[in-house]
Amino acid sequence: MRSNLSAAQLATQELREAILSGELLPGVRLVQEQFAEALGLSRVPIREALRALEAEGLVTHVRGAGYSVAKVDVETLHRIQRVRRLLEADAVRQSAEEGHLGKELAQKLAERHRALLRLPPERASEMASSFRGFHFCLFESSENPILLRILRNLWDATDSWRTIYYRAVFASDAPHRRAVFAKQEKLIAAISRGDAEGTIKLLDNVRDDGIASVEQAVRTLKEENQWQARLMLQALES
Amino acid sequence: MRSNLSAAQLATQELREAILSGELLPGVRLVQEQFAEALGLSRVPIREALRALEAEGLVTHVRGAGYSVAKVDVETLHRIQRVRRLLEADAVRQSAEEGHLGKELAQKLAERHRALLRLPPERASEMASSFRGFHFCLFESSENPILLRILRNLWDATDSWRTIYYRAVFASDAPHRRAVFAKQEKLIAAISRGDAEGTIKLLDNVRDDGIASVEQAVRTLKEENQWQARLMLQALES
DNA sequence: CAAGATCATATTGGATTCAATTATCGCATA
DNA sequence: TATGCGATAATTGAATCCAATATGATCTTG
Repeated sequence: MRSNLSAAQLATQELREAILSGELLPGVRLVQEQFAEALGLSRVPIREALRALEAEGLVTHVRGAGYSVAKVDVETLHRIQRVRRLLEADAVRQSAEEGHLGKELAQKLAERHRALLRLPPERASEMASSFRGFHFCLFESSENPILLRILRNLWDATDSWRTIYYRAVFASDAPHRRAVFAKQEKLIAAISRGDAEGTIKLLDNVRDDGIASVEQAVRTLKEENQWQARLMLQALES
Repeated sequence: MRSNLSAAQLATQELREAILSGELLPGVRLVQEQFAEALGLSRVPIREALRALEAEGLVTHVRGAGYSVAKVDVETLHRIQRVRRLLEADAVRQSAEEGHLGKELAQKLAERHRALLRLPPERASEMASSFRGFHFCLFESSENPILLRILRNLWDATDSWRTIYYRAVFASDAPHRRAVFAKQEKLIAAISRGDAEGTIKLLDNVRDDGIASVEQAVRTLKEENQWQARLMLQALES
């Protein structure tokens, strides 16, 4: 009956998931007792989980005042993009070195791509995690755990933004959606013919689009001034 | 009177320091009660610290069996070097972009370099941390916290190796020492004249030397078959 | 009516406690 | 002598408990 996960590990998973999915937005205070009760645990494993997430940079902690979801300002967002550009390019190159950049990988990606197409656009959080899965399928083919750990960390740090972008832009803008999908198909084609440098160029392109879209999403939300806008702003200013 | 650090933070610091300095070698089991007693704390903050270090990759954990210092095999070492090559180069480029690559920085580094020269070679652990300080003085001038966090993490993961190298090679091999110092002086010169690409080349060179030296240190220890050798081997095989 | 002090409550950080699991040591056996 | 088994002790994981601190509501006062 005892699950094979420790209580602390379970708490870590659940908390991470809640943050990445945008359920817990940046700045939100994390009351230990709440999660303890929700998961049927004591506060001790919850605190261990929070410490782990703090070390990952997903959560911030102040003495006495407790934990809250880490905020990511625009400058940090750009810095993360810059590091991603370097490391994701290298992931592709390593994948090529290992001989994994080719038809087989392209097929796996195409499958994921089709799953993405089938997904109704309004399911933003699933869309975000599916899109992420697509990219990591590629990165994993580098077979470099060090690289992967860092990339996961970087993606984690901005996942709530990504979810918000899916909610605000992707779900409502059909032409935009088509453009994104078209680029993904080009990406798959480049991978299929084993063209590492072409793949990298396209990846950079998709990434730049991504950050532009996020910024556009922020502007849109600011104008609309809805509940999301207020929360986003709260997340933005320091 | 209460220190302004939480017990858990203190425990994290102390544990990290002990691991980085090579006091706790890879593979060593970390008994919670020991550290609790040594630091005058209960086991709870110790476990929080261990979770944090686990998230950083400095420590591994198995259900029921507890924590031990993470082992780093040679393959991982090479992967870390590869990522470092990319990120440290970018740190230099960003530093140049910010206009920090010049005489002023070179002077700060020269100061640290002189401190290194003054340090008696047999104090391996101080030597290692001083050498590290030298490099991070350069990296910090990039003013990119994201990059710095990753680099610190990568250096942390291999710091115990570095300390062992200082013990086994650096302390006893005077010509080697002179060669290393000479390269550092060339590095400072390149920084002084604001030559980013030259700095990067030299950095790569120093880094490649470093890993070669570590591997040589391992071979030396293997031959000598001393207590250190046994512990190193224990650390090496997965 | 707004700004600030005051007190009650909620929440945190950490110690203690306890059940469950794992490691260790001695012993028997091949 | 090496190998497997079993009892005991050590250690872990987690719940409970307690003191210190922060938060937030209320009341005062300019």
